[in-house]
Amino acid sequence: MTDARVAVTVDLVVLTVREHRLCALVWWRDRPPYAHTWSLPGGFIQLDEDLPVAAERLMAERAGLADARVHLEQLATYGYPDRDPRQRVVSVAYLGLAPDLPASTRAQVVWRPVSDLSESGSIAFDHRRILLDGVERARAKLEYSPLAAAFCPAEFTVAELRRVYEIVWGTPLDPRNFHRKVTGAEGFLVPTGRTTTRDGGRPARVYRRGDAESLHPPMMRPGW
Amino acid sequence: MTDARVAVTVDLVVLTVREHRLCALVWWRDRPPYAHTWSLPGGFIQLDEDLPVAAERLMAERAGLADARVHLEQLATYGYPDRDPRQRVVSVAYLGLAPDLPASTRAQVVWRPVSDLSESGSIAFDHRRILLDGVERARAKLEYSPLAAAFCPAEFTVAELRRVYEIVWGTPLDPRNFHRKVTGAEGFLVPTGRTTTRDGGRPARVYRRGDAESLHPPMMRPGW
DNA sequence: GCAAAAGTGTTTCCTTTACACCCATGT
DNA sequence: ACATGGGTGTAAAGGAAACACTTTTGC
Repeated sequence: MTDARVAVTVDLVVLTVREHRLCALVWWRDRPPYAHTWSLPGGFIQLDEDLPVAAERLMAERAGLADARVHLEQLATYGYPDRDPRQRVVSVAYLGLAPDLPASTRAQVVWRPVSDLSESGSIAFDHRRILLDGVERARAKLEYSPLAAAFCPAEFTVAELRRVYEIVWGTPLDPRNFHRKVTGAEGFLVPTGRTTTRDGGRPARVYRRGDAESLHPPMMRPGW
Repeated sequence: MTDARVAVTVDLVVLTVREHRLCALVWWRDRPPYAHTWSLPGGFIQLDEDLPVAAERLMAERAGLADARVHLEQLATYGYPDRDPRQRVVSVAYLGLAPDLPASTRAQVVWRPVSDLSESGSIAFDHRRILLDGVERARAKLEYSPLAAAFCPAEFTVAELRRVYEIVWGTPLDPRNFHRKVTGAEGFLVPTGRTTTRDGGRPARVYRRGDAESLHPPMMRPGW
């Protein structure tokens, strides 16, 4: 039995909501392979490094987001033989959900709307597939988890949270029913006692994320 | 940047329902490391082999299940540095759901109840964690997918399908409400027109799996 | 006939949906 | 005053839970 050895990378699908669009963090490639295309930020794992640790290190080094407030979870692993023209590479993809932070100090790493990337833009390797799998995972998780709050700053209003759902799902939600649903779910939102008028109109209560791990019954995605 | 190369394996969590218990396929280790313990069947990927292809090959070679009727899907990837004492190994786990087939010609590979394995039995590497992740994935998927039928033979009755749910979830379901739910779901079950009395009582209609990919609204797991 | 399992009908409860309406602020 | 968005009330529709009851076989 010959233990074939391959290079293992971690690639990051980092999503945020900014300017009313779902955006992903992408890396501009200025040299081959796939020069002059976008790729997902990522890199090789180190020999003494666990996979989640590598994901966090690359989140800091390559994505410029050293922030603990980014939710990170394993997405899937991609390893068909010729996905990298140089050598056999098995890539473990991680999904990151972040609030709208300034991307990075480097100009090479920028937020780009997912709709631009998924339709036309030229994407390196199989990274379009990975990106779409990450987006689909994020969409599904909003249904039954409190993860939408990962797209918001630490404190937010119900309407801001609703806008996250509307943008990620690409569909409008009834503000009144949404409000009742999220404020009624045990442990989902913690009121701070303060209010804000930053969205105009009547002052909105400001909440922090609660400690609930899931949402039962789930939020319904219209038309599913 | 040194591209650290590591060994990549595929490990299989193969589940079935037999003798009224949820069982997993395990491999008896007769030599180190972890001699005289159970491990998940698995093996190294080949250099020219995609991950799902490796999973199917190992399903045939190591698990003795070359059957296309086994549902296979990627589960997760495990790679902390010292999970194998010999060398750095990154393992991509696949989840397989199979009907109650004769396990293998080799005595080394046997079905064992998950309850025995998860509580006491000595398990090699981090395979108990991987097994439990697979079981949890299977439990979750029964809620919103037609995958329970993967545990049944090609043709089955509503009561046989219900027993799968009851055993995997470990909770009784109301036969009448279950019947209404699965027969009412579009594309979930296809009647064969035949009946059977193999379970006693009034003859039960025999069904095949339909082509629906999901179940909306999902089956409710009692007490969740 | 009787036991056993399949399958149907019905009632109650809970959640979602849709929308009328009121509330509290900035201008 | 009025526009704007926050938040509550309520009635209708739909599905789940609970369970009485009928159907069809084997013995």
